[in-house]
Amino acid sequence: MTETDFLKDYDPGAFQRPSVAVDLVLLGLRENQPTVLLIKRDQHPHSGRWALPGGFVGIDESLDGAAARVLREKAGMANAHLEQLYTFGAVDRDPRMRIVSVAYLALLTELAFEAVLGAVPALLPAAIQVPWAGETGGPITVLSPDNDTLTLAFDHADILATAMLRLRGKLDYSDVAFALLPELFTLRQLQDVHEAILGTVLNKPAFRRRQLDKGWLAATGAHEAGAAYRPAELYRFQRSVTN
Amino acid sequence: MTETDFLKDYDPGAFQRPSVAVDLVLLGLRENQPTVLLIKRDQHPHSGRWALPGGFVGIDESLDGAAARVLREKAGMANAHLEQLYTFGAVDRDPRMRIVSVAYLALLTELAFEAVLGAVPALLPAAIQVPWAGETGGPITVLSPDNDTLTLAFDHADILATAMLRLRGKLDYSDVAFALLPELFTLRQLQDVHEAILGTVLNKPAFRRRQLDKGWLAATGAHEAGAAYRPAELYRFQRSVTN
DNA sequence: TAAATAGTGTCTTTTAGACACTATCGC
DNA sequence: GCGATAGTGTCTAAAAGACACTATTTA
Repeated sequence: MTETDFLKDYDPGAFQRPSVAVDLVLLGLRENQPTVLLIKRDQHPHSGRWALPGGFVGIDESLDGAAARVLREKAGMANAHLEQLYTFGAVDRDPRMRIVSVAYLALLTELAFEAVLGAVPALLPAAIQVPWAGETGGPITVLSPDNDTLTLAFDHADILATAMLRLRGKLDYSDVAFALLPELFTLRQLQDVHEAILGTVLNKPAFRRRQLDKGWLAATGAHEAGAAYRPAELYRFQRSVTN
Repeated sequence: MTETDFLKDYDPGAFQRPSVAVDLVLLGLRENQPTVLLIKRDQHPHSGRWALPGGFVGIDESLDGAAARVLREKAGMANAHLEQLYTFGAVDRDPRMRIVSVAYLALLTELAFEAVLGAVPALLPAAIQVPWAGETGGPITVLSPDNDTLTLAFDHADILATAMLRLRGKLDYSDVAFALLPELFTLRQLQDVHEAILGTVLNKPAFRRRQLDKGWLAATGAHEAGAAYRPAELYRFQRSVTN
């Protein structure tokens, strides 16, 4: 072990440290299209490009805490499904200085998404197109409301691609889908969420069977209102006790 | 936005930064038992406790680079399957100072594992017991070679539990199992790896069918030697081209 | 009653598990 | 031939897909 290594272990404070930031993938569905909220950079580097909202991690706050704070400050959201995604730490990912970014995935219901859009005009809803099937992974495309392809700042396209990959992977063994739905929802809405994220069409009877067999759904007995056809029953996400 | 927040965004250098470290879960199988390599702390805090090998991330190295360096410095390994696990950032996880730790999972073949053990006497091979079934998650138990239950330093027990959970989750859709096997291996050895990580017994014909159907295995035509019974065919991990 | 979607019954296909059987080696 | 493990054939069970059918609402 060299003396430098020893000192590094012994007194890390004597060495230059990277900055630590969190970046948020604020994701929702608009008309069954995965959509992310972006903010325009007005400074170098990548001035004019669209970026994920983010912020530095304070010395006295946890990573989860920093993500929740950024969610509050940049989107005005108090509550949302928030989970750590991956940590990006390439040396040159930010040309100004060394920044290690812990990426978080925030899932918003359609209602919450629209509320954020209305309250924070600086945020742009950009449609996400995932060209790969299944969990292959790879680059994705981001479209502005005017259908222009956007080039994201920094490595944010990688972060977003990681988010979509993760989401697809977790979809059927976790409860993430419910984070995109209101308290009460129909099975058709649940299937729409799955189809939107997977980018495929699913078999209706099979989908219902599997979802109901999981024991995560509680039928309310109530039905949706205002439809011009047979109203669907409303369900609630609730893990069965006897499991 | 408060002035403090503005400054935080504008000039993060003016604020105190967490240190960034990497911690490595060096995992291998010893007689089909998941085993992790630990190093004994000789300083406060948690002096005398066993910990995951780790080190600080230099200002000029990537996270992956830092993990590879620690692997080299602390275990003398040049190559191993290395993947980022999760980033741990609770404010009080290290009582000395604020450290954000990016955990990595390193998978070693049995041969590599024993080589490390021989070359670095400071490392202790601790058997991992996973008390939960499937991908439930939860705490795990770590046993010394003398069968004493070890209490790990810091939040390293959480890191290790995360590693086992991740490993189980990835096992059958990724190629991690092959990182624990030598270049050439039998189907029985592959099944042993799966069974060791999952903690269950698997059905032999079904396992073979699934593995062969994946198209990741290339039969070599060669067979294992020295067995006192019918020698098994040796396979190599190789993704088929026509996929 | 027409239109539209909710919800289901049932057949087929696929996949996984059970289990016994054959195959092949050293001794 | 015996013992031991490799490797397979085949039946059963479970899960997923296909597809048409019934059910229920508004207009």
